[in-house]
Amino acid sequence: MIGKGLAYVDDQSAEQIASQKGAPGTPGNNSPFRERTAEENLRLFEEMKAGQCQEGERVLRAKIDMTHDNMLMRDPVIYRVKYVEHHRTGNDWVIYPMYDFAHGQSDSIERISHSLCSLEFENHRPLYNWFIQALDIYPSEQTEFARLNLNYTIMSKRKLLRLVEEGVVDGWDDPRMPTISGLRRRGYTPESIRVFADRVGVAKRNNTIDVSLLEWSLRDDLNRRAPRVMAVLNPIRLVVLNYPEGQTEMLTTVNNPEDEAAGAREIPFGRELWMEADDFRVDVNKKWFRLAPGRTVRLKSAYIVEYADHIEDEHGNVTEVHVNYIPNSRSGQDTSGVKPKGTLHWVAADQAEDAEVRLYDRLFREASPEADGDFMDALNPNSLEILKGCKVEPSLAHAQVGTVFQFTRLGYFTLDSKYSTPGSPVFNRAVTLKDGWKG
RNA sequence: UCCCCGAUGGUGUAAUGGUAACACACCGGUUUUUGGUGCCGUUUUUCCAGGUUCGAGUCCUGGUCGGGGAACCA
Repeated sequence: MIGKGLAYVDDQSAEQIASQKGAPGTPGNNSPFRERTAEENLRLFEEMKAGQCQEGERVLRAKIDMTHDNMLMRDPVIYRVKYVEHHRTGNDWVIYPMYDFAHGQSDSIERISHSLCSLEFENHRPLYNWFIQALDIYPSEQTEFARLNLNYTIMSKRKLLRLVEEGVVDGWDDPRMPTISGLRRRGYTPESIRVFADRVGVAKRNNTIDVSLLEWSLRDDLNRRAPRVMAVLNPIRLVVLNYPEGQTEMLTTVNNPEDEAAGAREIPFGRELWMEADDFRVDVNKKWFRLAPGRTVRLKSAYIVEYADHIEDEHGNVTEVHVNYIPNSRSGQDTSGVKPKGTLHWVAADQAEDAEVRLYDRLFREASPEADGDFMDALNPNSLEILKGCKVEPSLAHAQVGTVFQFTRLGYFTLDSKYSTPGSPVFNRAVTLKDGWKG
């Protein structure tokens, strides 16, 4: 390009070059070094390359048009000197190309026919083409499309970096991050992400996709594939008064009602169980299907139980619920004729495994965190809730990283690849189940 | 001020110039031993003004609104 008179070395400072640039609507002025001969330019460029120039002392510029309507075409910088160590060439090479100069060439070298990028590079396309023509190389073609934006989060790598650097999140793979590693740790399957991408489509206008579409994609995939298990996140005691003390029995339950091939497994039942604190309330209305004084519910895959009594601590918190079970109401062999409205999940107290469970919520309170002011101000302070002392069914002792379970009535959960250790499992909630209850 | 791009329900995405549709969301009903799933249904859409045409979301002109555009950043 220097030989063709399409590039020249400029000795001016960055400030001087900027002041000659003009403005949108106002043409720029030529550099006083613009008309150097090819020989001189070549010699000076060799000096830059040989490390004989200070940083900022000289740059190589494309000779295009300082009055061009597109600011990017006003003699953009091609190479500048930087004395930084490169991870491959070490300190041997001290001139670094600008993005616009390198972009088309890297595409061209790889014989990329269609180079796709995001909308903000539309203004760069004329320059991309100009370089390819000036260098007379394989003509890759740049086409711009809209970036996929999601509400209640941010997608910019530079902004995400701030969350990592300022310790707001656990790292790039924090399960709240909209990164591949984050989604993976969260429990998102590759299939669900592909379906999501298909549903979103591609276009050239700015968009903001509703996160609920992402969540739906995961639920849709996992509903068909995830084994169901029982886990109690906020356990309180559930005592079956009329069940013989010391007795236990094994009950059969299907692994996935959506997939017969998934088979069945056995779960232990006994007199002392754990139930979800949220599933009992003292004062209720007719919309309440769960346990309460006077109410009857089905214990999932087990028996129908009727309320008998409950115990509260000094703060009025319910710590224990007592019920009586209906012996001939056993799941699959129910001859009781009783039709309770609600079904509760539970875990046998003496055989439950302890686990930590991490509940994730959206990272930001605002649908558009960048809308007004600093996105850091829009952070959701409750995006992570850590629950300890959760009770999970015995089969979960053998859970593997990578498999996603449905905790019955709660949502989809997977073992955390970072904090989980043998003997003290940590589960991440990938997504909740859709909750139709409007209590 | 100038240049580039865009505009279809709440959110996205479709529709050789020929009946505007699909998904998510929302709301309602139904089924259900997960208030999950499934099934059925309601509501809601072509930015504006002209023009071309038998006929315009689509083509033309003008406007409005939105996004992008000054780095020795990518």
